[in-house]
Amino acid sequence: MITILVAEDDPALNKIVCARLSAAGYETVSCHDGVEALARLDERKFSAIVCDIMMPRVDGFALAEAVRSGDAAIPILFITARDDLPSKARGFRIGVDDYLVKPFDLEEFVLRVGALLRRSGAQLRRELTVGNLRMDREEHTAYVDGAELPLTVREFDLLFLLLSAPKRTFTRAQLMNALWDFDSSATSRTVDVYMAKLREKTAACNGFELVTVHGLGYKAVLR
Amino acid sequence: MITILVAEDDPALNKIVCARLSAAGYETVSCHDGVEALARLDERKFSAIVCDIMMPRVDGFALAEAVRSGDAAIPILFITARDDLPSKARGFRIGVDDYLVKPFDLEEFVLRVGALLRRSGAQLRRELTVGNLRMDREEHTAYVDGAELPLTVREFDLLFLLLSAPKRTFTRAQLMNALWDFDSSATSRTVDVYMAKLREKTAACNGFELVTVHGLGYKAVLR
DNA sequence: GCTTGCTTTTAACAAAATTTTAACAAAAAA
DNA sequence: TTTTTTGTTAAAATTTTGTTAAAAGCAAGC
Repeated sequence: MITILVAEDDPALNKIVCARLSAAGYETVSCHDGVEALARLDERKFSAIVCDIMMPRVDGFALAEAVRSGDAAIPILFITARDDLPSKARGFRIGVDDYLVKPFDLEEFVLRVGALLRRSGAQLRRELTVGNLRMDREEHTAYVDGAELPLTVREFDLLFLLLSAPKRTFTRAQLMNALWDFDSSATSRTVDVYMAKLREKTAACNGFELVTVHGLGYKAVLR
Repeated sequence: MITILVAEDDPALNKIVCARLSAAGYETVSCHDGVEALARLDERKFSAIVCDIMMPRVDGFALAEAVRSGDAAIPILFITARDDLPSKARGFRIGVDDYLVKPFDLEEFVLRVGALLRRSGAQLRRELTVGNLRMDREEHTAYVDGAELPLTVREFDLLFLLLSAPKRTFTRAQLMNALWDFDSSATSRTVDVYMAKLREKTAACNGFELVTVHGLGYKAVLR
């Protein structure tokens, strides 16, 4: 699940931006000033930050600086008013990854966010190897010790997601959110059935284990 | 936006306090007695409460007690006259987070409010380290000296809550309020059982101790 | 359209794990 | 000492998960 922190003090723009990002399949967390943004960043991990430069309390620059002093990797996209362009240089020096000048085209915005995510690798990788298991998302096939392991689409996606963030616990809701259609009415118990299948099929894998976190969900742990 | 409820019956002091907090970038809501304060608290959420002990109608203690029986998390800073100091012990027992004796320095006051807010924000931290114990809310796992400490969901949440506000005493009611379902009918003795389990499981931890506050509840103290 | 062969989902029951209760012992307060 | 509160334990109750098989969907080919 890709989550983007949106820090923008204009309520209308904030809403529009979040709505468009949601429509593009990202989870969004919205906040309205820099202090709030820092608090959210402390709570959880984000795949990217979209933030306005001119915000109350802690402005975009200070936010970017604070972020960069901690986690250097997370991509930041600045939104700025046209007459604030001189600050562009400053932004890039701090380590801002991209700029967008208000007013901007929403489609261009989504494309830029996508590009940022792709660059940062937050997007799911194309290929993944864990122990004697290799998964290729392009081909949508998995190999154990070189031999193809037949997996259905659901099974493949589920396993890939779990293995792309080992040790991290996914709730059933998160998994379904990520892999099932938005309006899918499937019970979350469906996930359990897939876990059973995956455990059976990956019995010969030596690099990981699919672990139940009772009361929460599942995770893959390396060994 | 951070909003602070100021309950102080002296109009002059009330005004000064609110003005200084506004200057520091906080939004303030001012009221002049405990009943009014309770009404405001019912209307919306506040990030913190600053209140005088001696107020008409409902005094600071009663206010704090009312607040704590509901939301355990919101930080409270008491303002008190010097000759009212004996009540200090009582205040801390209820769960007041900080004290300031009149007359006080406005700058010290702002600093203390800031510290309170930081501390309370820390309750939602993603990660927490105390001595050789590390807790990761994302992974929902705890580690002692690097090795995973198996905890159930309840145990984890309980320990995390206690450790996120060390030294602060939580009543059983507060703990259940924070961690159990709204309509859970479980006895508050349930908490005791969990404390026993946690003490057993965290025996190898060196950074804190789970202490019983006889007649009130439990707290975690650092050492 | 109808089969066929596959995948996905549901439902049901069994198994496992957690949560809660209850009872009594120990400790603290009155 | 008496009363109240807390510690501890084990069993009961509840919740969650594993597993299986059957039902429902779906797409390719007849």
